[in-house]
Order: sequence, then structure tokens, then C-alpha cells
Amino acid sequence: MESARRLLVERGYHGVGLEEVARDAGVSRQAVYLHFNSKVDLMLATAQDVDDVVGVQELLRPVIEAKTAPEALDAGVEAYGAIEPQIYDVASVIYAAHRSDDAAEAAWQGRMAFRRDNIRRGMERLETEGLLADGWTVDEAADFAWAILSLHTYEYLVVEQGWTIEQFVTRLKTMLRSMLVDPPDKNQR
Amino acid sequence: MESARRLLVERGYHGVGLEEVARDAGVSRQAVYLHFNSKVDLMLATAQDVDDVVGVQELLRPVIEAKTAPEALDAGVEAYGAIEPQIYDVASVIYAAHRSDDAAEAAWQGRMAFRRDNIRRGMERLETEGLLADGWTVDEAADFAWAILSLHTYEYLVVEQGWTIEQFVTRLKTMLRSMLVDPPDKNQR
DNA sequence: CCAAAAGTTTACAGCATGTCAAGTAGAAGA
DNA sequence: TCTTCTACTTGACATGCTGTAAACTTTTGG
Repeated sequence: MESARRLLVERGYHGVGLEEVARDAGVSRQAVYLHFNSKVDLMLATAQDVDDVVGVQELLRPVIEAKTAPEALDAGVEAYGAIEPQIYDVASVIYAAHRSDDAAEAAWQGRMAFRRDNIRRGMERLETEGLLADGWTVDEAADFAWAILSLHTYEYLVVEQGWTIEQFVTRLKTMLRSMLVDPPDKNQR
Repeated sequence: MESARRLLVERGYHGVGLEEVARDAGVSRQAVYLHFNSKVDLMLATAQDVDDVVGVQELLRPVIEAKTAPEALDAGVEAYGAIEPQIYDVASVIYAAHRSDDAAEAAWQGRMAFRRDNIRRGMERLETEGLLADGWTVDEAADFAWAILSLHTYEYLVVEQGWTIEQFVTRLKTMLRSMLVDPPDKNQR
């Protein structure tokens, strides 16, 4: 599983064959089919494995437990900064396959829906507390924050440009606050 | 070329074979190899074709001709909003292939470098005019704007969530102004 | 009208995914 | 200890893809 992850990530889903993945894991190619239905199934199982180890639910707890909506927003960005580095590699393999493969597409959409639902709840809370900035609907704000807190923002800034996680999280916190939270709460407390 | 684009875009690079692409274009599969060296070469040529038709240089002229750096930034976001819908589909095919294929990787990096260079020049101009917001270096600001003005921000907000281009451009203009331009010029003129 | 350019059919090599069948080594249980 | 079950192995095969090659036909332009 570990080595399957390494190879898939390094060379991309279509860049490595099952033969090599299996040999690298010390088993025959056919043995893979005893555990997984297909290559894409192996990839998805690998991703699920990563999810379980990371413990996303745990990392999202501070978001739910935050006392105010703006603090929840900050906590959400921090959770994003903690989660993304761990799931980035397998998630991007799923993304790369999602246009060509139906199972990958379903897995990708599921992940996106999960994240967007969480963010939307945060925006609903902002509005409930009367702190959603003027000119934004809950949906539009959720769309915006979701697009910013994406796999690809992380990819561009941290993976490609070498930003530190702290730098990345700080900039995004400031930006989302200034865009989505009403001025009275604009400065961090 | 047109139909090659359609199929590649609809089903993804690995989701369609050359046989079908060729038949759809009304020629034999082998005829494709008379014009292109490989499947990836066909895809890249298709993308180049799109670039030529779109006329990126023309669309970027208002950016260069803007009188002030903040106006150039706005013009840049507008140019992005004009270019991205036209190149999105083929660009995303290149992106999807860039991890598995060396030629696709090179093409992708080239596109990214082109865009980032343009954005960096804008940030240099902002700094020259003394309007780059406190706490930002030219490089960091360029990274940030480049990550935001990406294929994927467009994908998430316009393609997936159905934002209009106007809505999209307006939000990004406001955001980049408030993050990167010094307060005196924060409001649009 | 003729010759080159462009395209067609047919065939083949190589590699990948996915399936099937038969055999084996070792652990677990009666 | 003997049996059986499990996990894995090797080998073979069907299918589908990319890329190359050769021989034949059509188009086209000079």
C-alpha cells in the first residue's frame, strides 16, 4: 500500500503499470486483483487508507468548537493547512484521473462535496451571527472560500512556489477575513 | 483539429483513443501520424491552435497600456476572465496529462511560466509606483496573484459552480486590490 | 497528363489491464 | 499428524491502446 502510493504519486496514475506497482510491493501483479477489483480501485483504496490515518474528523474539531463564526473560519483555514499536506499527493492523483475514469470521478466529487458542505456550514454560521460581509450570499461565499481552500491553491503556492504552511495559512486567513467577514470583525482578535 | 479537441476535452486524454479521434475527424488513425508524431503531440498542437485563434497577446494589451499599476492589475484580471473561458478545456487536458507525460509536463510548465512572468511584471510595477501593500515582496505577491488567477479557480467557480464571468472577475479584482494594493488605491476609481 | 503529396488498408510489435486455471507453501484446525 | 483453507504463485490469454511499416489508391497541381 505504501509503495503503491509512492509510485502512483511519483509517476502519476497513467505513468506506472500494475506490474511495477506489484513487484515494488513484493507481490505478483495477479495478487493485486485478489485484493482490489481494478487499478483505479487500488488507487482509491490507497487514498481511503491515507484519509483514515490522517484523521480528518479530529483535525476539524476546532472548527466546530470555535466560539464565534470568524474564529471558526480561521480554524477552518488552519485545519486546511494541516490536512492538505498529508492528503495532497493521493488527492492529486485522483484529480488527474477524474476526467477519464468514472470511479475516480465519483471519488473526486465525493471529496469536493464533503469539503464544500463543511465550508457552507461555516458561512451559514457567519450569516446567523450577522457577520457575513455585505454583498455576499451564503452560497456565493461558500463557493469562493471552497475554491480558494482547494487542492490547487496548495499545489501552486506550497508545492510549486515553496511557501511555508504558516505563510500560506496566514495569507489565506487574512484574505478570507477581509473578503467575507464584516468590517467590525475584520481584525484578528 | 476541431473534433479532436471536442473528444479530448469531453472524455479526457486517456478517455479516448486515437482510432476514435481520427474517425471522428474523417481520416484514418494512421493519417494522424502523418501530421503529428504522437498522441500527446496532437493534443499539444491542438492547444497551440487554440492559443493562436484566441490571440492572447491582443487580449493582454490593455494590461500593458494601463496608466497606473492598479489599473493594470484590474486589466489583468479582466484579460484573465476573457482568456480563460477560451483556453480552459484544452489547458485542463494538458494539466491532467502533465504528471504522466514529459511533453505535456514541459508544455504545462511553459504556460505557467508565461503567465507568472506577466503577473510578476505587474507586481514590479506596483512596487515601482509605491503601491504594493505592506508586508508583501514582489515575488510573494506574484505567487499569490498567479495562484489565484489559475485554471483551477476558474474551474471551481465558473465551470463547477456556475458563476458568471462578470461575477468572477469582479470578485477577484476586489480581492486582489484589497490584498495587494496599498489602501489609498484600494477603492476602484 | 503525369508525378508528387496525401491518405488508405493491412499487418505487426510492444505494452497495459483484466480474467482464468492450475499449482504451491504455510498456517490453522480436527 | 493429516487435512483443509488461505494467500499467493506462474503461465496463458483476450482485449485495447500506441506507434511503425509497407504497399496500394486517390487528389491535386504544375
